[in-house]
Amino acid sequence: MRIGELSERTGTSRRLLRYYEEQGLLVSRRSPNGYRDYEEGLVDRVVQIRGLLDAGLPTRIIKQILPCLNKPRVIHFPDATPEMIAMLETERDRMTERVNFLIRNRDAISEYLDAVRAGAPAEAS
DNA sequence: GTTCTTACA
DNA sequence: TGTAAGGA
Repeated sequence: MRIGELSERTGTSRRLLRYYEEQGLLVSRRSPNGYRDYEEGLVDRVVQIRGLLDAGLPTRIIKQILPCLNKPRVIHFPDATPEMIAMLETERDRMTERVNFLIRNRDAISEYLDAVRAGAPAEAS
């Protein structure tokens, strides 16, 4: 598929898809006309990349861990270097912090909402 | 009309 | 990241 379709199916702008490729996160072949040609499987890969990016991981880190996260999971533990393990641990901890941060804010909003509803049961119509 | 690269905001 | 330019 061409970049337009991948863009629509992943909700990612063409600009970003080209950028991810530039950063080595994506691969693509070229059609005779020079257009990028993507594999079907790239849809999931792009979604995962977005997920990791949204989790706060920098593209340079994603580039390193994507290979060991994508490939057949279970049979892929031999390529774990000490550096990789350490890096993954710190990233995981950052994610944990972020999760807790989100939970705190979500709860704060919930409390506010509850208070508002209790104080003004019939506001808008 | 779609995509490509480069470059600036 | 978006958008513009200049081509194919």
